[in-house]
Order: sequence, then structure tokens, then C-alpha cells
Amino acid sequence: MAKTYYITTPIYYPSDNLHIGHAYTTVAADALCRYKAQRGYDTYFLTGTDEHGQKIAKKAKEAGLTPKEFVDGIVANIKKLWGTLDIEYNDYIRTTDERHAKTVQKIFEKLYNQGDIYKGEYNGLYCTSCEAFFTEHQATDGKCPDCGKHLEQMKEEAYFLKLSKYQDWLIDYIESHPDFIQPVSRKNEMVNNFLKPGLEDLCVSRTSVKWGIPVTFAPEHTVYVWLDALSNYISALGYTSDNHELFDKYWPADLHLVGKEIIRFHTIIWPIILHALDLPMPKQIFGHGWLIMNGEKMSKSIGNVIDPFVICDKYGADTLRYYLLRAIPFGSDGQFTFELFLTLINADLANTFGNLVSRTSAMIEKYFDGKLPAPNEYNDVDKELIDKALKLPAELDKKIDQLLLPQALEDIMNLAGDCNKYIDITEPWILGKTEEGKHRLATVLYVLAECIRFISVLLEPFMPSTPQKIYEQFGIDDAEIKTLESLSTFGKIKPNSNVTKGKNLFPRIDIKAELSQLVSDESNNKPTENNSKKETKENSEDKANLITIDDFDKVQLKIGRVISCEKVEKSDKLLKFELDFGNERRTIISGIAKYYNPEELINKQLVVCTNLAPRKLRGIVSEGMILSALQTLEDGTEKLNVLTVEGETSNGAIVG
RNA sequence: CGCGGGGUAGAGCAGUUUGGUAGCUCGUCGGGCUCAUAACCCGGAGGUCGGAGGUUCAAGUCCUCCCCCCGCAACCA
Repeated sequence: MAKTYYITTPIYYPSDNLHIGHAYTTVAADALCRYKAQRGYDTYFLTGTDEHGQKIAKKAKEAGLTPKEFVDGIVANIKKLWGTLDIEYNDYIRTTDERHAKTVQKIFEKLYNQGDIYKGEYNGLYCTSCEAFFTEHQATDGKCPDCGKHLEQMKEEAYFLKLSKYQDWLIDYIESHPDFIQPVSRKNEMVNNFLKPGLEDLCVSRTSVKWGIPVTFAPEHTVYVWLDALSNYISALGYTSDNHELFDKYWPADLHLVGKEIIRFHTIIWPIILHALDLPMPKQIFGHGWLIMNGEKMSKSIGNVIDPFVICDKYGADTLRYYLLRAIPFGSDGQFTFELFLTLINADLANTFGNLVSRTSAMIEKYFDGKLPAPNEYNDVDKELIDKALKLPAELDKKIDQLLLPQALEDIMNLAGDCNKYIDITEPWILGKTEEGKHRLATVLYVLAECIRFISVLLEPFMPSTPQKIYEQFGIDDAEIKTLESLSTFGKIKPNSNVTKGKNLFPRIDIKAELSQLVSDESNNKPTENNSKKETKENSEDKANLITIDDFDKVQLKIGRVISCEKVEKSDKLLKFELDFGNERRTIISGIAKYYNPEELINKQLVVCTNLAPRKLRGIVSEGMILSALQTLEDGTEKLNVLTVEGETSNGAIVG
């Protein structure tokens, strides 16, 4: 029987549509799951939503809906998002599912009956107008974070879970299972910050919260947060139900993938619940990092969220998946900005990989009428490349075992890079000119096609829809040569297959044009949807790379007259300017020689950024930047015009 | 206060476990090539590895102190 692999994402809180951070977690889980499936594991992938609680109840009320109606709408959207992102989950658990509610109630009863849950009193800060409790942490200066009114100390009856009872057991368990919490830095944090100082018992029921699962033997109580939410990992498998086949088969989970902010609940509360239920521990809990945008965490309340639908629409799901998995160090925080995103997909997907597929298929069309030639004898150059391809699957295993996702993708892309180099060394365009050259060329193109097949197969878990496009271009239809096993020998792709160049897999993106487009899109679509009082002025402007007037003021622009202008020696793009700014003169280098003769510019008044950090270009220090506008004309040529001022202006005048 | 993470070329990151020529991607500059998506290939420039001490023949890597950034107790991945 195949080994099983059970992986979960957190169940997300559907108080709002999800953003790219949620997509990150889910994409990573999907990729890992697909990877294991490709390697023959019997996999099970669970995701879902945590739909109870006050915040949802409140949001629903505002929208004039019942809580269930409200979350149904959001859940439909979330499922659509997972569809768009090619997420192949086996089950979608909702805490409002009856199967879940029943399991939670049974767990609650069991823990109560065995004395792990007891009745006590909940003490907290209460806002009478919002009818909600807040922690000291949430409350700002004793005021309600939602309405700003004064909070009062209030008590209510509540049930508590005896975390303290299991504390020593847990410390022991964590210390003796080094892989349990990953990355290790997270483990240290949990042990030092929470376990060693001692655990407080956890409040697991509330009477003031109504939207949730009632406690069977005390219906005025609603099961509170974590007992409800965490149980999803086993309720979905049918734990305590009549049909517990899945539970028997897949529990314990191989990996709970979570964001770092909730690792605490997964590594402290959840193990204790499981232990109290006498169930085995999940094998690993991995806390990944966050997506940071312009140095700040992405968050709804800050207002810098990125909508994954928009990115998928524009650039395709595989592209977004690639970025998330390749660019974010798994386990620590990583940057997400459109500029980084576009730069990476241009470099890796368009230039390196897409172009490789393009040039290879084009050459097979051109030199062999679109029929993949059979290879002749392999020489050392071929063998070196073949060897790399054959070793790749094992390399990936090493990386994935340690959850080094970016490194795994890097390895795959490196093979594409090697192929590009191989083309340069073998020079197919020369081989194509003669008959004996063509004999050699057949081998070269065959090796390339086969390497592309290797890359496609290996890329499938990460970018599920791209391989199919390549298979179509290369006439690969036999399912047997799309499998991982088929990569154990080199040369399975069948000669004589029909190869067509087809559309570019990943069209190259004009980043500058795209970025300015994105900014204007964003400002058109969402004029002023920033609402809440928590937001600081700066933050609210942050989204979509908008800047504030203060940011703009950082840029110092001045008018300068060109005193002299000459070409920089040994450079074909650079011009060296002397500019007069009234009280000072500056030397500025500008890469516009293609568009202007030096003498044309002399005596013109130009707009110059004067507080740009000085930069050495071809040995000359440039003390600013001349502004210009670049355009593409209808015939495809580029034209560039420098910025000047309308009417005579004094040198050094400030532009703003 | 404390705890955790981080500070390495213009940008984004690896390297620190087991000290020994500082690496990758993008950008930049130069060269090559023309099959390909102005792409591809080669080469150059650019770093006192946050700072100060210390251990050592040798420190980004070990030790001490300091500075700066981020996160931290309950429903934000």
C-alpha cells in the first residue's frame, strides 16, 4: 500500500475576501501535496474556513445578512479563488458544517467528562455598545478598538481547558521531537516565551458570543475559537463519526502548514487537545513567513492587500504560483511588490524558460519540418547536460524534504539555463547549414526537447497548467512519459513527434509600462475605500505603490541649462552633460546617446532630478538625472524626448 | 523590560550549524551570437558582511558589548 501524506492549511477566517497572503499558504500546500502525489504518495489535502465568532456575526449584521448567508458568499469567492489558482484540495471543511459541529461537541463533552475542561469565570474588558470582550492587548488605552468607547472590566461564566496540566508533557514532547516545530527558530520562541513561563488555562466557551457551536450540556455556552477551529483537522476526516475510514487512514497529519502568527495555537493548544484525546501528534507543524509589502506586513486593516484575482487575470495562475514559491524564503518573511514580481517572472519564466521552449521548437520546425529528429551518438557535451537532467529529481527530493521550496525551483530553472548555454555551445544555426551538421543537429535538438520534457514534468506540482501547454507544442501525448518514473531514463520522448512553435508560454512584460498601468488601474477602481480609524495617513496611501505628497517632496527637481554635452568615450549609450543651475554646476551622465546628438542639446533648459545619490558611470560621477519621456512609435521604433520648460526660466528654478 | 527574527554590492536573497579566496538573481558596463519572447551566452565594475572590542595563523562565520529594523498573548497566512 502506498504511503499516505496528509497536509492541511489553516482554515481561514472569512470576514472578508482573502488576499495574496492566504493564497501563499494554500499554494505552498498545494504544491507540496502535488509533489508527494507525483512521487507516489496517497495524498489528502484539506483546507477550509473558520466561520464562527463575533466578528463574522457583526459583519453579517452590517451587511443585512444572517451569518451563514454572509459566510456562504465569502466561501463561494474563496472556492473560486482556489479554482483560479489551480488548488486541488480533497476536502473543504467549514466549521458551520454539521459534521464539524458534531465532532466539536463530542470532543468538548469528552474533555469535560474526563476533567480536562472545567467551569470558571472569564475576566475581560467589555464594551457594552459592541457587546464584545477584548484583551488588554487589543484595547488601545482602555478604549474599544471598534467604536472607541470606554471598556469595563466584566466577568462571565466560561469553561476552561486545563493547558497547565499538560505543560510539562508538551515541553518534553517538543524537546524530544526536533522536527515537530519547524523552522527551529519557531520552536525556541514557543518554548522560551510560552511554555517555560507557564501556560494559562484556555477559555473554550463563551456566553456573550452567540454565533458558534453550542455546548451540548450547557447550551447557553458557545464553543470558543480554538477548540472549534483546530478540531477541523480531524473532524474533516470523520473523527468520532460513523465513517472514520479517512481518519484511520490519514491521521496523524504529515504537515500542518500555518502562518507564523498562529503557530502558537498549533504547537501548544492543538497538541494538548490531541494528547488529552489520546490521539497521535501530527508529524510536523511548519510556520512560514509573511509577505511584506514596502516593509510592512500585508493586512486588511493597513489597506495594502493585494488581490490575487487581479494578478491571476493579468499574468496567469502559474506565474503567481511561481513567484510565491520561488521568491519567498519558506519560513521567513519575503517581499512582494509588483516590481519584484514582474522582474522575476520576466527573468525566469519569459527569458530563461519560455524562450528556451520557443527557440527549441522553432528550430525543430525550421530544420526538421516540425518532426522531432531521432538522436545520434551523444558526445561529452551532451552527456554532461543529460547527466544534470537525470540527477535533478533526486536533487529536488533533498530540497523538498527540507521544505526548501525556492531552492527546489531554482534547481529546475538551472537546468533551463544549462540548456540555453548548451545551445550557445552547440550552435545549431551553423549546424543547420550542412548535411553533416544536420546529423549532429538532430542529436542536439533531441537532447533539448527531452530536457524540456524533464523540466515540464518536474514543474508540474508547482505550476500545474504550464506542462500541458508544452506537451502540446512537443507532441507529447503519451501519459506514461509525463510521469516522474519516466525521468529515470533519458530519451523517452518519441522521435517523429509533431513539434509546433505555438504561442509564447510567458510573454515578456514591459515592466515600466506595466507598473504605471497598475497604478492607474488601482486608482480608478478603488477611489476611496479606506474606512477605518486605525489607519494612519501614510499607510492608506501605500497600496498599489501610490505615494504621498511627502514622498513626492523627497524628489528635488530643478531646471538646468546645458553648457556642454559630449559623448562618453567607449560607450554607445552615454552622454556627458555640464549643467548650469544658477548657483552651481553639475556633471550628469545620461544614457540617451541613441536618441540625441550632443550638439542638439546644448543651451537647452532641462528638468533634472538633483538629489539623486551620485553614481559612477564609466568612471565619471553623475550628479543627477535628466528626465525624459520614452515612447514607442507605430512602426515599432523608439523615440525619446527630454523634458524642457515652456518659456524662459531661471537656471536652478525648483520644479514641483 | 523580556523573548524571537533580521541587518551581506543599487534592489531582493543565500552563505553563519562543521572558522580558511564573499555567492546567486535583477540592475549596470563591455564583448559575443542571431535559432529565440530586444531574448540567449561570456566577461567587468560594484561589498571595511550594522558598529566596537576580543579569541585565532585565519572570523560574515566563534565570544562580549552596543546600535537600528520587524514581530510578540488570543479569531490578520
